[in-house]
Amino acid sequence: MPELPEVEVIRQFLNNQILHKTIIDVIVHNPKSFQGDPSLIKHQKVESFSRHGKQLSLHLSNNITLLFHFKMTGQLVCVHRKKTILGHPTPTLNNQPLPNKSTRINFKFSDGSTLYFNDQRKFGWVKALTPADLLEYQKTLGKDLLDPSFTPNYFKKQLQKSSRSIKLVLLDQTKFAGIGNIYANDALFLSGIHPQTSANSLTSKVATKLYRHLLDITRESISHGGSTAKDNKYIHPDGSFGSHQYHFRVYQKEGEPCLQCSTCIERIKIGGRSSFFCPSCQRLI
DNA sequence: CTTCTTGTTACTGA
DNA sequence: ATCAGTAACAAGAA
Repeated sequence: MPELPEVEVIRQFLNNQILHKTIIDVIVHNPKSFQGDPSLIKHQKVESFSRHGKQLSLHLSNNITLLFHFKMTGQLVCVHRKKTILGHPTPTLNNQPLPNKSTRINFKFSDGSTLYFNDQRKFGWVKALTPADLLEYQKTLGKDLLDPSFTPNYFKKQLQKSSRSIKLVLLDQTKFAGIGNIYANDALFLSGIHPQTSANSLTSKVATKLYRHLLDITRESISHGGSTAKDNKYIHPDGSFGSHQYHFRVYQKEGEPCLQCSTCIERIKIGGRSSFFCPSCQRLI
C-alpha cells in the first residue's frame, strides 16, 4: 500500500541511514522476494537513491541497482547495532524481535547495521538489475508525479486519450506513476469529480484543478510522513508511523459525514477496487 | 468454514 | 485497437 508519498519518505529515511554504507551480506528467507543474483550486490557501497512512482532504487558502486516494490505490505526497517554492557542485543521493531515472521530478506552492512525487508503477504519484491535491465524494466512506467516534466499539459493530454473512468486512469501506472487508491480518492473529492466520470469528458479547467490537488495532496502527505492506514503495514525505516491517515478526506470513510456537506460518504467498486466519494460534492457529469 | 481486501500482471471475451 | 472483467499471487481479518 505504500504509494508515492510513502516510498518517498522511505527514500529520505534511507538516505540518512544507509547512504555510503557497504553491503557485506544478504540473507534471503523467501526466494520469491529476491529476483536476480544476490552475490551481485555483496561488498558494494550504496551510492544513491531514487524513486520512480512507487518503486525505490538503491544504486550500488558496481552500477547494479536494487529495485524495490512494496506492493501492499512491504516494509524496510533499518536497525543500527548498539553495543551495550550486555553485548549486542537482539534488534527489535516495536518491542518485537527482528527478523520477525514477515521478514523476507536481511541486508547486512559493514558497520553492523541491518536493513530488513518485511512483507506479510509476499507480493512485494526486490530485484538486482544491471543498468540495461533497469531501463528495460521501467520503460513501461509513466512519468513520475513529482518529475518536472509531469506538467498540467501532459496530464491533460493523457486524460484526453481515454474514455475510461477517471479513477481507473489515475491508477494507471503506465500513464503517470505513483498514484494509488488513497490519493486518487482524496484528490477526486477535493476536485469535486465523481470517480466514474470519463477521463476525456473533464473540462480543461477541472483537469487543471485535479492536477493541482494531486500534487498538493502528494506533498502534504510527504510532509506528514505518509499514511499508516488501517490495513497497511507502512512504517518508517526507524519503526515510527506516518500521520497522513488523520488527514484523509474520503478514503476509508464509508458511512462517515462528508467534511464539506455532511452527506454520507459512499463506497463503490471501480475496476474491482474500493472507491470512496461524497455523492453530493462529486457529481457524475 | 467462506468471503473480502490490496497492486499488478496476465488473460479472456466483447 | 481498446476496454471491462476476472484469476492469480498470499496472508490475515471478519
